[in-house]
Amino acid sequence: MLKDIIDNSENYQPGLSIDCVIFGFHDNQLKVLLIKVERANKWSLPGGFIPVDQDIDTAAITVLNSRTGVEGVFLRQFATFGKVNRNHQHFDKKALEYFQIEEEKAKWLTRRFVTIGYYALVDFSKILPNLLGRNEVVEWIDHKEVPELILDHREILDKALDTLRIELNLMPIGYNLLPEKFTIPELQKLYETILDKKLDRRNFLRKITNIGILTKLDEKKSNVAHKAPNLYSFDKEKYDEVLKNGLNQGW
Amino acid sequence: MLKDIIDNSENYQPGLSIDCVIFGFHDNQLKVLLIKVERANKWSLPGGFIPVDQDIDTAAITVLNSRTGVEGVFLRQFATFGKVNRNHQHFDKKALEYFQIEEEKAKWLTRRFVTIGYYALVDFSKILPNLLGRNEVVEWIDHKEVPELILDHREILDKALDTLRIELNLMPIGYNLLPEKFTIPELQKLYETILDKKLDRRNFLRKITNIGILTKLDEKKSNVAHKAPNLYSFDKEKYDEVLKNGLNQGW
DNA sequence: GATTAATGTGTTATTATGACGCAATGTAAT
DNA sequence: ATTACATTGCGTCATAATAACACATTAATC
Repeated sequence: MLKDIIDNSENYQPGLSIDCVIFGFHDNQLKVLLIKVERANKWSLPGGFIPVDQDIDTAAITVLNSRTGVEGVFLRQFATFGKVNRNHQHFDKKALEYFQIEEEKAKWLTRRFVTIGYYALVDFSKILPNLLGRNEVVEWIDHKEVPELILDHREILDKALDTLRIELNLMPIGYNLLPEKFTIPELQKLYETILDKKLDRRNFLRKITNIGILTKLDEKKSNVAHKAPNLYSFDKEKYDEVLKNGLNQGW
Repeated sequence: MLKDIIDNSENYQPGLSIDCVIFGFHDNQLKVLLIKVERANKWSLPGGFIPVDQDIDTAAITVLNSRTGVEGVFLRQFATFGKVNRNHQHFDKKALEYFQIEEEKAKWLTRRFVTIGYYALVDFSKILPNLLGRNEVVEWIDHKEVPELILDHREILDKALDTLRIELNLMPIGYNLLPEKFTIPELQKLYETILDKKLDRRNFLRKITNIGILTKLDEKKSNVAHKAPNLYSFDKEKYDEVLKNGLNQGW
């Protein structure tokens, strides 16, 4: 894998990579898709290199698809990271031996890499990270329990979440994170989880319905304790319209 | 200049550049600092390359300083641009001859360059773009009259302005764009110019003063037609506090 | 000194927000 | 079957923010 890239390094943008923060929502938790890096005993954001014949956005989609298998999801560039020492000694002698990379070609890898951060919102239920046939451990991890990450991936993850929190005020969220049919309490939990903040049930309902992107279905959620909540779906047309025009006008 | 960089290309991050959208405010107009590219008869955003021993943020500051001479201004990364063909044929044979760059070394230049966009807000009155001793034409141009730009610089400029418009709702603006003492109508014109939208005088005053970042001075603007408006300054301490915490909470 | 074109201050109606109350519903315990 | 209970659905009220507008004040100009 990595060796293939190194051996064809002229086909890839040098010193530049992509890292994706892939968010999902499950069990009322905000999950992040992470990859176990065995040799370092740490975890990593799914990332990749940029073929010289691909737009960076396209390369980001490729990374996302190769890890999640889903297409057409919400994917947005949020920041680029380029501290001088960000990948200093990341590929040390041990690692190069592990990947069977010759010393001469290793130079391509060991230089400072600038990485472009993208975050994605995906439907947890449609993704089976462990069934991708790759020889690696990919897992959904609760964002509150993210273990130590390699390099500056923690910083990248934090920045992605910060961006998501800000964008929550500028656009609707949920279409990409929830199944087709969902309940208002579920949507509220999603907002509360992202914002890490309790919201008032009744005020939330009013505010979210006033946006005009929800369709109330003639159907209730089954197999639930206590009163069965109504099911809703997004009105994709209106949703996209609001996505385009934004929510808060401010000034 | 360029030749120096090419001759020492190993000291620069390959295929990666920085472009700065430098905003100023003068005569009730939002100005952008642009550079005339004689050989192409087009204009360009001030940009530069990234030394391998500099953080990208540091490199951006360097670009900004070298063009404006000012330090400590507002500078923020807003997006990274990397379409495959974005600099296709930008350095053609003619250009390479012009810069006296050998064909062999030109390869470093002619590959696809990904560029990291930064925007800056600077005090127009403190900057004298033409007195920097460089052998190039640098000019403040009204953003509404920006001529044809090289490459995708138009796209970069537009994205910068979009970002600025959005951030106007999230943070206070003005400290970096206005002189130390200013009037409320001036500040309002700044907002109106950035947003390209008329605002109500009285509502603007109320809203802007409620933020609590302004200090009303015991001084009026002199030499003006009609009633002399009061002068204000920013309360830097409170300004920075609001900058950090943000304006609109939204949810 | 009147005119003029701005600025400074205030009012009102409307809308949005935050903090609650209470009835309705479906599951689980008695 | 009846009751308890947790959760949903719908509504109220006080307060704050916003939009639209009226009028007095000021300083240069005629």
